Amino acid sequence: MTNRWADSVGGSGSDNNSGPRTGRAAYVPPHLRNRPPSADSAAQPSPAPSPANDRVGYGGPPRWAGGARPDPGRGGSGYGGRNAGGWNSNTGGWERGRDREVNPFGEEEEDAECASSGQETTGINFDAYEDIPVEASGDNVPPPVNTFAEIDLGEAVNANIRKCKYVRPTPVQRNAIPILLAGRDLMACAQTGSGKTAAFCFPIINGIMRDNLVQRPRAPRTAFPLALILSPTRELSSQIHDEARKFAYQTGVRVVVAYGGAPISQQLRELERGVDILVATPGRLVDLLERARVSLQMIKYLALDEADRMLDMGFEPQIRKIVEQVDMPPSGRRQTMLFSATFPKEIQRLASDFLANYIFLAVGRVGSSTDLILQRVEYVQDADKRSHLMDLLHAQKQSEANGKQSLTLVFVETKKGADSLEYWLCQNGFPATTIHGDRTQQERELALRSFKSGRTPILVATDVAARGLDIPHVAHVVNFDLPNDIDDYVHRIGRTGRAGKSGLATAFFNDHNISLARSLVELMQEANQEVPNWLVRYASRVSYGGGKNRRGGGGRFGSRDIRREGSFNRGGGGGDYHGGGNSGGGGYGGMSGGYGGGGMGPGAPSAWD
DNA sequence: AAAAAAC
Repeated sequence: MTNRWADSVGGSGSDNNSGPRTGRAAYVPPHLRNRPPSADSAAQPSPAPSPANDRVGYGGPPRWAGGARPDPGRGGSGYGGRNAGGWNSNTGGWERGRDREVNPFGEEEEDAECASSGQETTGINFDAYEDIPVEASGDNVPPPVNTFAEIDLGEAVNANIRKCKYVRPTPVQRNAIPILLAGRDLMACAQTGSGKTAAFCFPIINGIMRDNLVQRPRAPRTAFPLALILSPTRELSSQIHDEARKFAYQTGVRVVVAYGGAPISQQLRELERGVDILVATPGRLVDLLERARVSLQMIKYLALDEADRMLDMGFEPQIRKIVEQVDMPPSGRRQTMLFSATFPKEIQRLASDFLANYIFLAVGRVGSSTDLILQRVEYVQDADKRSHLMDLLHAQKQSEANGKQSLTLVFVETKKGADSLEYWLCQNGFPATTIHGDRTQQERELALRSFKSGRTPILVATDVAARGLDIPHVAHVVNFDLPNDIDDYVHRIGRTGRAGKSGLATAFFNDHNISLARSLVELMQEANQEVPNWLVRYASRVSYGGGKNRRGGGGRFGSRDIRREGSFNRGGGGGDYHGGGNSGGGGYGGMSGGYGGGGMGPGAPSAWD
């Protein structure tokens, strides 16, 4: 799954080259790759690509408004012999006349990715976008755009947008892209499935194309990415990589992924071949930094996906190391963007260390989770959970006339619990698989594929699968064991009801979950869900506090900007962080919506209050 | 207390 690049170049991959230098392409060190054309190469004609250099699927070199990325690095005399082969063609990037860029829209992936994103995109009710509540705060917030045409991302990226079947930007894209193109730091609160990945990838790709002559240091075995995208799980990094490759196709911007559990040698080879955007999980990146195989000194763009998770107790030290203790340029000299569906106050405080004069953006959910996810809570003792789950699955099966079981994602607390529930389900005639951190990466990826394809329509998962994973067609999320943190609940149920489709979320609640009762009730009420009376009684019984994650004030979005609260007022007039005159644009101020944008009762307080 | 993330 992560081998595509190498697959295309490994020994035999270049056999069709007829020049004297066949087989594996020579390594071009980063400092050479982005050098302006030397006199040598400038003097050479700029021929059309030779057949060996043709790229899949496209006729001509990509162009964009700012001019195509030149292909300077190969001009030096050291690489003679194939000069007629199009080294100077304007294809730029790593193709540089030696590799064919694997088409990320390839047929074999049509099912898994292309078709699904197409469906999802067209399945979205775009009219509902007008009702999506959006709030932005900070100095001089750039106004949102309404179309991709308004933001010229260049011809190559525009072609990719069309191939992805994106017709109009989603709300988070409409708001975040102008902010990021303006070079501003951003803390963005938006559900996954709302087009978050594209919202930070497009500006990064655009920026790298604009800076195409940036000179990188000399260090043959060290890669100098210009952008770093961090995410908390391997699968999410892989997913971001897959998407980013589509957005960057034929732009000359090279995207590489690095995460644990997979052989590092392959990742090292990819890095050696050059990297503009590195997508990584923290552990593997730290390893690469310690080996000095990656340097962050050229980083201009830093994106943290699921940023609140990245900054929680488990991850924070690693993230601090990466961002503050190695060689990354300090905030202010790089552009930093944080994305998540939830941003607890403490995390916002931590995150502000990484940001400079940032804009806080909160975007409600497409179509609203309120309408799309039906949330149910049932009282089930631990001992009864299995049989209760069985009842649910049986009922579901019966209601599906076509005989094809729809996808059900079952969250449990522990890895052991995941294994034993999977075993039990299989024993009882329900094809299930499981994903958790004790499985090998191969097993994890297989499980995910098997689930997505419907071969095992039940996936038992730990929180490894709670965030960010885009699995189309999940009809039902079962919280077999509830999480202790309401934000985790939000992320988990967000695996269903995505992009305009409806979904069901069932939770098994018992006395072990009392600490969650209060915030769960509040969340469900905000989302206009029917809350069982017994649960309300549990909630009221809980001693003051109801857990650390009360949703005070941030309900309809994942959060609200802590800078707007008295306790963290950085002084200045109240207008300092408000969009001010810019907020007249379409999206701002639409205060409809419960959690994520559903119908709020009349007189519901604004999130500014 | 558990999960995730390097070898």
